[in-house]
Amino acid sequence: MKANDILNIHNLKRTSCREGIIEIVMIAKQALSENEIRERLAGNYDRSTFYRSFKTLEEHKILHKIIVDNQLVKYALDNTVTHKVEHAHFYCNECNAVQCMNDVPVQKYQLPDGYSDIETEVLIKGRCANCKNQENID
Amino acid sequence: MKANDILNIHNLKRTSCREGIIEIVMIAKQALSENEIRERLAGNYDRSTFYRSFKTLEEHKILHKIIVDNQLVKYALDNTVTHKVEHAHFYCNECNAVQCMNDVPVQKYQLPDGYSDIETEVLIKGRCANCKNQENID
DNA sequence: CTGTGTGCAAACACTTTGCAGGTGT
DNA sequence: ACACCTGCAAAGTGTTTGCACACAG
Repeated sequence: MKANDILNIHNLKRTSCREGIIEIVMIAKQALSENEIRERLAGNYDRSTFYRSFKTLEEHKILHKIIVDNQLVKYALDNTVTHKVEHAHFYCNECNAVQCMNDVPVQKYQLPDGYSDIETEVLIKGRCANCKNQENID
Repeated sequence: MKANDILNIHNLKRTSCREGIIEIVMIAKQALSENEIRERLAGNYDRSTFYRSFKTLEEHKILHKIIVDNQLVKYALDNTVTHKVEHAHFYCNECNAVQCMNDVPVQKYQLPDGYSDIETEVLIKGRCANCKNQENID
């Protein structure tokens, strides 16, 4: 599935900015921040354009946002595109990488009477495999 | 345990601002935002003072921060004060309340090889018991 | 052609910081 | 007495918005 196809499916105009964002995020092995995406994108788009694009792509469930500690915001492809279930996110305290743990499904939590859950966000903080390897090399 | 005792234990100066914040948060049944705390506090403290106080109280694990969607920031008493285990947080989409689900412990997630977890944050979004009752009344 | 996306500049909200003066111990 | 806390003002950062123009369908 190409970026253009995704836009078509959602009846979104195929602009180079949207196309670029989706391509970058599809290639990436990690979730990326606005800055990281902008750096990797050839065209010099305005930041407001980026924010508007993210918003649109998020509303159409093409991307999802992962937020760490109220400051770090990263984006990744959404479940509806990757066909994966609701999954946990991982944040590495050492390299600041954010990853979707597609193999770590979010567990069902038993809530007190009267509470209903619609969505559950799980963010696991720790050290990623890559940083562990780095340590061994040193 | 009084606010003053908590400050003493942590060797923090007993200023009226810190004392007030702790008292408000102890009474509250929900997590409160900076604004909510400031409204309920008699003294008119500067916002920067608030932020510095929150930071101090957080560093001493007296309070903890709960963040929803990168915009809504609320504070609650920390585990070390309440002696509760790591718990899930609940956000009500209807009334925007944030609560510590002290009876909903965070589950252990099995991570891929090489990953180690230090801390896990769970935020469940849905409708709280209070809002469900409101609906029945109408 | 028409509606929507974009760039620019300005506004906004939250948070942090430097400094001078006040307060707790 | 001294360290640390506070208030004030300013700066920093991420994000949003109004407007005129450009572009996709």
